[in-house]
Amino acid sequence: MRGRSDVLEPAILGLLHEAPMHGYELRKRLNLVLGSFRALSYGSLYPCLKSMVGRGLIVGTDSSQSPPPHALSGKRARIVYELTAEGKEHFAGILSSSGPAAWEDENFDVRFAFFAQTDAETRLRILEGRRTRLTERLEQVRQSAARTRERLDEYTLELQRHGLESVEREVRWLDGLIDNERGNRRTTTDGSGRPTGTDTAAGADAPQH
Amino acid sequence: MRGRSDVLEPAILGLLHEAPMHGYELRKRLNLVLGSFRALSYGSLYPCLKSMVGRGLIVGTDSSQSPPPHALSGKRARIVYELTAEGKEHFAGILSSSGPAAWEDENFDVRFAFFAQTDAETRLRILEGRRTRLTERLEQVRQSAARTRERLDEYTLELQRHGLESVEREVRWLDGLIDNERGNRRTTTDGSGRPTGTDTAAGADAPQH
DNA sequence: GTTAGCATGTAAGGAGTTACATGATTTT
DNA sequence: AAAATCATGTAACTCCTTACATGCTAAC
Repeated sequence: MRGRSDVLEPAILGLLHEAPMHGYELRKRLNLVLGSFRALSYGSLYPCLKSMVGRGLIVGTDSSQSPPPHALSGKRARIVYELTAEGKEHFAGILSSSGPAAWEDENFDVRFAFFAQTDAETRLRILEGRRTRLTERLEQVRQSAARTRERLDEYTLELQRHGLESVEREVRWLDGLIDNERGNRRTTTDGSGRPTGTDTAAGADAPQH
Repeated sequence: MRGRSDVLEPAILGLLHEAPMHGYELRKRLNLVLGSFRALSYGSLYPCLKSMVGRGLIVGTDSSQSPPPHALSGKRARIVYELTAEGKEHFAGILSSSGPAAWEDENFDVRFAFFAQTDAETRLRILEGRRTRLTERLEQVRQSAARTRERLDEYTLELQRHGLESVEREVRWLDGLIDNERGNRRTTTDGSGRPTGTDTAAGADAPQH
């Protein structure tokens, strides 16, 4: 009962918050926002949409009614979904939350994808929470690795090494993002070059690679 | 009915092939062999062991019977599992297979973890299959990215960029491993720089980092 | 003597997949 | 005219998780 991941629903809310869409288009966009690049199946998507309609978070408007303004629209039988007032409220609630669930593997990517609509403090808390989570894991794996080092063959070792390196790389990525967020915050709150902890001074409003 | 992933069972077979173990210990070792570093729950492990016993792949010997040689063993009530002849055969069958399933996300790590027991041709085919799989995905994502580039906010773009970079990094990792496999293959058969072709019989079977 | 870790399991349920089923539209 | 893609959905199933339940052993 406890510990719902529910990664799909927030992703749908977020995409529909940007623009109304029909299911087929949603599905294509979802793999960018969901972790990794795997495509979600319709067998998951449509039942989820149905349930969300049932709970009043979204409404599906059949596009065959009320013909759209431009003449070139022979496409029928597609249902365009959009957020209700309740759905918007619900999404806002999700965006403002920054509990531990936000920085778990399954949820982090979705939360990050909608950072543009998230306020700066929440962004920073999630990034830092994620960073802590990863370094904890790193520490844990390194300790268990130290105990069983010499008993592993070279391929298993290589796999472990590569895994550790991936996580380390992700931590460095987060470091860059965190630096950037702090830089932005300082510039927006205060014009002068006040030394707030570290000396970053990023002028642009976006993460830089 | 089609398309079983069954990543757990091969992993258990592989670990028990190295040494007999009880469930609790298996679980600790599994997260190295399974992708990422997450721990598997007992709720998955024990039913799986039970089913494997039922199918005659492994046997669980209660360690309370037949007291072990060394005197310092007061630990009771733990069931040590080991492979049966049928289990060994089944595992050998898995190891020699190199179909498309072997290089999918869920299976690749497990297959790689037991490369030390896999013959050189199969290793190479799996590594190359995985590489092709990843570059295909890369191409696909890049194309869909090109179509929706300017409509995304900077955080979504950053997420996409980071994802692409992760996959690119994985491809480079595979390139190194493939080079290594080919290098080993050539050096052991022939000292001269013969163009690979059909040189086999690897002696030193390990990747170097 | 109580907390932490070892050790084994079951029951209920969540989140997603594949396979099936249907039909319109666009491209070749 | 056929094939690919667009578009929506359902039913059965798989894999795995959480929560529950139990008891022993080591450390503090």
